[in-house]
Amino acid sequence: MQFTLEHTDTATDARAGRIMTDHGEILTPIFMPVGTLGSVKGVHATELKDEVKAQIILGNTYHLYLRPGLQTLREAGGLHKFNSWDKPILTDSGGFQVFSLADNRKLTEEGAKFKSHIDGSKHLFTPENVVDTQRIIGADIIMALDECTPGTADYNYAKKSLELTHRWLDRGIKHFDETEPLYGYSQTFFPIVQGCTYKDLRAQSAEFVASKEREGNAIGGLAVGEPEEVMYEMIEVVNAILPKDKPRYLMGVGTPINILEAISRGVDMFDCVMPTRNGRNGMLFTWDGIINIKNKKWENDFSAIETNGATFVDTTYSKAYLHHLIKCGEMLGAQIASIHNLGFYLALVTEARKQIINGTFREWKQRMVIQLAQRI
RNA sequence: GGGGAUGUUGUCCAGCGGCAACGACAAGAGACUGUAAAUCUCUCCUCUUUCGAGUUCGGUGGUUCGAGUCCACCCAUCCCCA
Repeated sequence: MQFTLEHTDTATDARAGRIMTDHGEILTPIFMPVGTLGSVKGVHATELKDEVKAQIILGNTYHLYLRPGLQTLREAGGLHKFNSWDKPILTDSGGFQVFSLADNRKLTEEGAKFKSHIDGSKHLFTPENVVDTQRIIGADIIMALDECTPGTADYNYAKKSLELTHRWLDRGIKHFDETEPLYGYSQTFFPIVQGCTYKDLRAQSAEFVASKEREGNAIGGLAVGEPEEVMYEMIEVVNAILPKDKPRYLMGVGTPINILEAISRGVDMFDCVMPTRNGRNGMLFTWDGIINIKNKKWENDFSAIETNGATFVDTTYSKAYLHHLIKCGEMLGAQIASIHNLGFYLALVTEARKQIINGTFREWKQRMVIQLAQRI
């Protein structure tokens, strides 16, 4: 993997860059659709590529490890072949499941013990074996195993948690460097900054992560219960320390506004379930703000979903029709909403990149932040 | 003509003397941030922000401190036998 920083904004910390992988190029800032189980829910690979214009998608180690399992993934020749996505893939390590499945896991020095949410079977994830699993999945970007600390954790917990994450990081890196990719293309390993909402811990973690000199770095443990302003503050603390010539990935974030605010603070990569999950639940992100398409007011609005939308669904279907589909629980409704939202997210970061290169990002962002917050 | 069953708040339905009345669905609104989410939450007789108040269970009378629940008659619907 290789990152080229092409433009640095003068008015903000925003950057435009380009990541080269063996599965192709990624222009940053970038949003990466989430495909937990190897599928971006409701969206075909062709739609992702041709309509949404996704450049890289996510997979999840925990979920793919449980199903279909390593043997199938190995025999398939990796996830790219399995799900017919020939562009880059990034896999989360299972660190988020340490957070979201908190009731079904136990942390030890060795790793995270999970009780499968599917059949209750017990599994141990270690910093080493999640690297092996991600090698088997064939991810272009492999994430370190971390503890995604809740945003409400107290200082002592956050500190201990961070120290564990750091020890796990050293083990993960060592193991990554001692192993080889399985399918003939290169893989890279991103460490993750934690530290909850504590500036000194964040700074300490950023220093630690930066010292590992990996090809890219991630910021985790944000948008997990803390106020948005605190999240922005943490990003500032961390990005002041993380190297400028490496891409910075803010994990799991966020709303369109979160993304613009983070771009302006120097973040290059994002992923979030919002466009797909919220889309399935009737929330549409548009250039003019947020639409709850389930609301009665759309019942007889036959105008395009979004006249200047990014994908074919925007002008092929009307708001009234999408309202109808979602209200009726029709699968097509979820698909249309997901394609629309993902198309919007990708268009948003593409436009951000353009504005950065033009030197107009700051003003544009200020306008957008107001516009995107509107409820239509 | 004879016998039997049933009528409950949008719909289906529960309710067997203390009830503004269970549940499901529908409807309206909200939530959702490295996906245990095509999920979850709230509202859903009227008025009130809350407390609460006022009207309700096919109809009319009655028994009772108290009736959707018990009794009488009436009305309507369904089933069976003629």
